[in-house]
Amino acid sequence: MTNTGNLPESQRRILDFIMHYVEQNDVPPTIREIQKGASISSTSMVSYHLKALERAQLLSRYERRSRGVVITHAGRVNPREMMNVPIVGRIVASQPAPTPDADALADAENSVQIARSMVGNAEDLYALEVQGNSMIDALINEGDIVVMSKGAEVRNGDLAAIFLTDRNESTLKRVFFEGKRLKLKPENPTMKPFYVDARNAQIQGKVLCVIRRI
Amino acid sequence: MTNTGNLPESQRRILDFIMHYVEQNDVPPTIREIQKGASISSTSMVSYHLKALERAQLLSRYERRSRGVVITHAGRVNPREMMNVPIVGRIVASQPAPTPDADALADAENSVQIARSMVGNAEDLYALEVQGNSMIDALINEGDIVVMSKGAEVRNGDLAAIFLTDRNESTLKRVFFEGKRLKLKPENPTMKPFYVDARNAQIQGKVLCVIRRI
DNA sequence: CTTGACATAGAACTAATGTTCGGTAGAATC
DNA sequence: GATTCTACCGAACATTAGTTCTATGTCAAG
Repeated sequence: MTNTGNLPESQRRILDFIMHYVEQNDVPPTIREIQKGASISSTSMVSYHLKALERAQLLSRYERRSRGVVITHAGRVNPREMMNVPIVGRIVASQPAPTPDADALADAENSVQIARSMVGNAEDLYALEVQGNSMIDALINEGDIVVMSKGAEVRNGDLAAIFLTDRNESTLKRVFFEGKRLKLKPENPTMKPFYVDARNAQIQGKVLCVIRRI
Repeated sequence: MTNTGNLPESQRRILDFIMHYVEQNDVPPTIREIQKGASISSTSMVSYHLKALERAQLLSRYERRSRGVVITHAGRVNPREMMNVPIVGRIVASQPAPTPDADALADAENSVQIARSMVGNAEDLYALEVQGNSMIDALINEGDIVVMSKGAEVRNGDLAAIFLTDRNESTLKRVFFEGKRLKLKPENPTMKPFYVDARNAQIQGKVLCVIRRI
């Protein structure tokens, strides 16, 4: 934890000013705006203090860039850490789970925003909305959002979307590879696992996260 | 919904470039950066297109300000739109659900990051981790994160955390007020609702969102 | 064909912006 | 007392950056 308590008063003012400024204007301030806003006597002093703040890792600067100061704080979530995950379709028991088209765009209406901290570093994410209540044994209800990774390898014990070709239905289960058969374990601990022939199961994606908006 | 489909190709490129730029740099680009990044022939053309985009309300500009272009829409995640929600405890069937201390801080280890778009404008959020599998009928499993609002009024049909004083257990159910009794409806559609005396039920918070990290 | 609205280039202009540098004052160190 | 270090000031400087202006090209309507 970086110590912010023993900062010189002026640096504290600068930090405060920048935060408020960004909040109001969506853009960091210029040196001279900081000068006025934080009552610093000269631009060189601002520069001076900014260097100090940068050393203290309380902000980072893009050299020679106008408005090139970015608060790096620690409590706030970095915008880079957010991502839009497109909801590319619905997962229905009687159909294979959709996978994203190449050009599936994360437009506003059809996406969920989640923090990267919730899903690791995966890049190839997409989300499905669950239709019908056929996923009850995965503790998933109609309307829930399932965040999936397209490319991620599914390992023993991972929750995955599986299409069972013989039954013509898709389901979300924990998967265990047992030779020529798969053990599929419902997420619901009151239910028993069951087994399918590996040839009859298409794994369609690894589930990273389930979100239920109320 | 503003129509973005019939934009000239170059304006679309500009918009895309700005969005990506902001995502990477935390700061909007300059005119000349846009020129290069979106392959526009001259700065005046950028200016020209920006005016058009502003007319179309796809962005807004601060005149004569360096990097004074801000994407206005409706789609992108604004850093302001993110929040840390502290996980203040565990919800266990046999105990009342914890509510946040005044000084419960959203430190990194014990919080979930969610987008405001997922939970509305509520400010008084906290999260609980579910312990044990006593919430199965709410389709909630051990380890799931329940995001709750402390102050939000619970209305008919809302999902809420309820402590049943006579049974000495807490539960998550949809609540319906029916005079002196409450109807509690499990989230699981295969289960029947049941009724409790209103005097034996303490409503402890409104559930906004359930998250299952896999 | 002409006209006029729209799109484009390129350059010039002014203002803003980040940086640097010489110099001062006070406190701490030797 | 000399030296050194930090905090500070003011001005100058070199770019950067937003704007504007003129000239040119395109294309459909009159």
